[in-house]
Amino acid sequence: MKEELAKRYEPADIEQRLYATWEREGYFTPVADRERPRFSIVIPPPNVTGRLHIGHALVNTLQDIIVRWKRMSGFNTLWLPGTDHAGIATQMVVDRDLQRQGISRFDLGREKFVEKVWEWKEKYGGEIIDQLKRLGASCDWTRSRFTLDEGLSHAVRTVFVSLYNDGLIYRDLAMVNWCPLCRTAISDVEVEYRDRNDKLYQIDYPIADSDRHVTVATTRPETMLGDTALAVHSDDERYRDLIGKEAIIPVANRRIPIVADSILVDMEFGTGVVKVTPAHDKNDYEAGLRNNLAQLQVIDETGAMTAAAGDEFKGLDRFEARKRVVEHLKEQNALREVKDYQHAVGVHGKCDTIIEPMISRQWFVKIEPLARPAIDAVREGTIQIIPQTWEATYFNWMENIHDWTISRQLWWGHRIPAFYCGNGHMTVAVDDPQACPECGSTEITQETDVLDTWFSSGLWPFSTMGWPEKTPDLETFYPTDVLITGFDILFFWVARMIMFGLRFTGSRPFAQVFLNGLVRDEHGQKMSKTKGNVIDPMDVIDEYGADALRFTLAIFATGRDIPLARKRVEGYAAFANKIWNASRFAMMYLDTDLKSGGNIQRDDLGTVERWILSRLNETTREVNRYLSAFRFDEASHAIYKFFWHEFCDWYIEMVKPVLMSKHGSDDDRRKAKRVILEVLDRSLRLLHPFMPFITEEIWLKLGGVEPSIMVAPYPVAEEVLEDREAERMIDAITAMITTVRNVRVERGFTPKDRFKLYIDATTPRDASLFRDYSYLLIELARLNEVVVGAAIPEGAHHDVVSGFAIGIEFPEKEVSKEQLEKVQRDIEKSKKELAGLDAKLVNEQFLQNAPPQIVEGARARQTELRERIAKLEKNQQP
RNA sequence: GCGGAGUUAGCUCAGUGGUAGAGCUUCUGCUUUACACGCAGGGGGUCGGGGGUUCGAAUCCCUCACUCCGCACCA
Repeated sequence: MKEELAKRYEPADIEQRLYATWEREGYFTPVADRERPRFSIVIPPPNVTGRLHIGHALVNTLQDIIVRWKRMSGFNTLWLPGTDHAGIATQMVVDRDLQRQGISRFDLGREKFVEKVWEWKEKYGGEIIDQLKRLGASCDWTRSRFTLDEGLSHAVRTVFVSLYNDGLIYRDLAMVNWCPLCRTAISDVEVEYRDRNDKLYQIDYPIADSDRHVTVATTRPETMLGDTALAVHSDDERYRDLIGKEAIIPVANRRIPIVADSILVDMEFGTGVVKVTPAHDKNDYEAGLRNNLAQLQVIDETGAMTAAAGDEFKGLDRFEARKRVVEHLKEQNALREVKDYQHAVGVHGKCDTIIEPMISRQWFVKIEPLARPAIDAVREGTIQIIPQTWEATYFNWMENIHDWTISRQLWWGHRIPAFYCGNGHMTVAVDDPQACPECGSTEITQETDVLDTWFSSGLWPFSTMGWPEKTPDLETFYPTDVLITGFDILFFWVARMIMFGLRFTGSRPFAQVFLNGLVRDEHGQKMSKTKGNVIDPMDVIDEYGADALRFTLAIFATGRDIPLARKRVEGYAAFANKIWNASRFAMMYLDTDLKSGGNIQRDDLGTVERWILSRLNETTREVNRYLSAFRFDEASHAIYKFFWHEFCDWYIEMVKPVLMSKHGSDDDRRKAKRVILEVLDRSLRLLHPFMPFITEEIWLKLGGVEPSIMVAPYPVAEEVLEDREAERMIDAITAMITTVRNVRVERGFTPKDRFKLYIDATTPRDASLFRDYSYLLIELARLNEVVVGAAIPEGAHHDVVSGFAIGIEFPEKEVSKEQLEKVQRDIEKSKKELAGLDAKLVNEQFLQNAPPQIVEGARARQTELRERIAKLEKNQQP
């Protein structure tokens, strides 16, 4: 037992060593035991080529806390990890790398490029896993999955084919969000709207065969090259006569019809005339279909103008073309006005490129039939979203959901299992067909589009466990219990897992969803590279240790925003050091370990010992309760407060006289040591899910039965440890000590000056207890004598503490002006409170309506205040 | 425009009907042999404004102001 600890806690020395041991011993892997209740959770798979950022650190810390807590609580626990192939993001990364080498992916061709991406994945894919290990994540790495693994790919194909056969996947020509940089379609949720300061151009369109003109407004003049109509409202008197006539597009010099469309046009807005570009605007597209308008594509998939835009513009980038068009408009005197205009512009969330609405042939999921059961599951409580306030957002989105564009014109991802033969037949099948089932042709090519990454991650909770095969893992660990993830992917990921899970496994993919907030900087600003306020979790771990980072994240994990600053982590690194030093102190005295320490006979213990065990017990109850409710902040705070402010600040100080043989018998000493060992053991186990490394390092030295704290049982509250009476007495003693310390400073005495304390105990029992523990008062309040029961001398400082009248006798009688003022403030404050209580207690309504314990409490407080005021007033007498 | 969240100590935030809290910051004192990443003590808030319900409101209701976040966007 007598093992020396270093004076300061040095996380770097121990963390990686302990993690390696845990992994080697297989503690992260659940056992094949169907008897024990099981608990399972799947990781939100990070991008395979990504690096761990602070958001990952948060979400994985929270998962690890729950997982370690459940594992220690006796559940057969699985935390299944893995990575996501992250279609666009990964392709972009590799593409950029190739470009740096002067190679274009188009030079390589699809097959070679995909090989390169796999090489990249092999080379860097393990990095984020290693970083999760640095954080302490107790994932079962033997079950690690990747969304492009064979098994998961099979699940993807199975789901695709099933949805297709059920008519829920279709291929159609439609207007989609197109990213000209990534050259792929993206879904609605991948479009982000950014407020921009742009220009609104007012352009005159001449009416054909007349000298009239109408004015239309647009933010995108380049699209006028693709206009195929002007539209007005059918009820609009101003333009009614123009319906059916033609207008001439300036610059393009082309005739277009003027149509009536009362859906597209709002009479009240602007001039009441709208230019219609069916090939490059969603609303215009719809209007075009209604009015049988031509679709003229003037912008291609790279964002450049097409031949249809005219020879002068062909090949120009769309924004260059805009400038050129505006110049021409000016020359032709067709530009009536240019206004500053603020509006929201859709960009691709991944690359910030402005989205070009484009008509193209894509694959879609008909979503409504999938959404309905997913709405019901949350409404009926089958799936619980925590914090509950997110449910409204979930419903709002799910009830207004649009069909999901799932095809992507990328090379990296699950290729859509649709096959075309030379005769134009299409086959959708799980296994690659050797010949066309319809015509027997063996000239078969597979669809070149791949699936949206979220299509495969939507299957994650069951595809990772072997679905559609009925594997033992699926039977044991599915459905999972909890999903912990950021609220920012509620629609992208959570909603889709719910929809797919319900449809394909017949059960909810998880019972509860905990949505954590977003980590921001200390002023609530979003972290971004441009702002330079990014905190790299690896730097933080290097500097303060993983435990400090984890504890900081946990204690701030409530709410939408989590303000994080290095300074805060520093504060909890100090907590780790505190734990270290308290343990170091304890170990200087401990002479038995947990194995040979024997049981504690609670009835033999003194009040101080019963008090600390009672406090620990209450803390244990709170931590378990808070963890059940995902209140990571309250749970971590409860342990922090107990360990530092009750165990270290008070209990250790109180047992020092006993440990150092200044007070008490050998038997008292033995009991105190046993209780210290007990408190350390339980506190460390309680804290382990939050701070796995330091707790393991110390706990191993306490000599428990289990080979690791990871597999030791999690403490649960035991009623027998609760002791209200001990708490009442120790509260009184600590309050008296605080009062003496307080008055000492106010009167200008030094810690070396010693006084005499008088206590007026009301019952013989209390009196005897104060006598027993007078050594505590003497040591901690630095007194020379405690007198219980005798009259308090007139010249002493009078006060009432925890219901006991006390007097402090100082070596000199002089009272400073400051002290008198302080006493006066005290009296006034008490009088004010008393006045309030007096008024309350004569109020019939209060006496009748308030609960009895409140009334009683008020009476007791009233009595105490009266007494206290009387005593304090004595201090003012000369 | 629709939906949601928020406004509590200098800062960041807990606190869903019964005497206003934490951490950090700040100030004062302390080489008390576990820890200066420490110990002890102090200061600091009309709980965004107004109204209502109630014996009693930071807490429930209404209203106004401001902030933030989704979703949908009118050229």
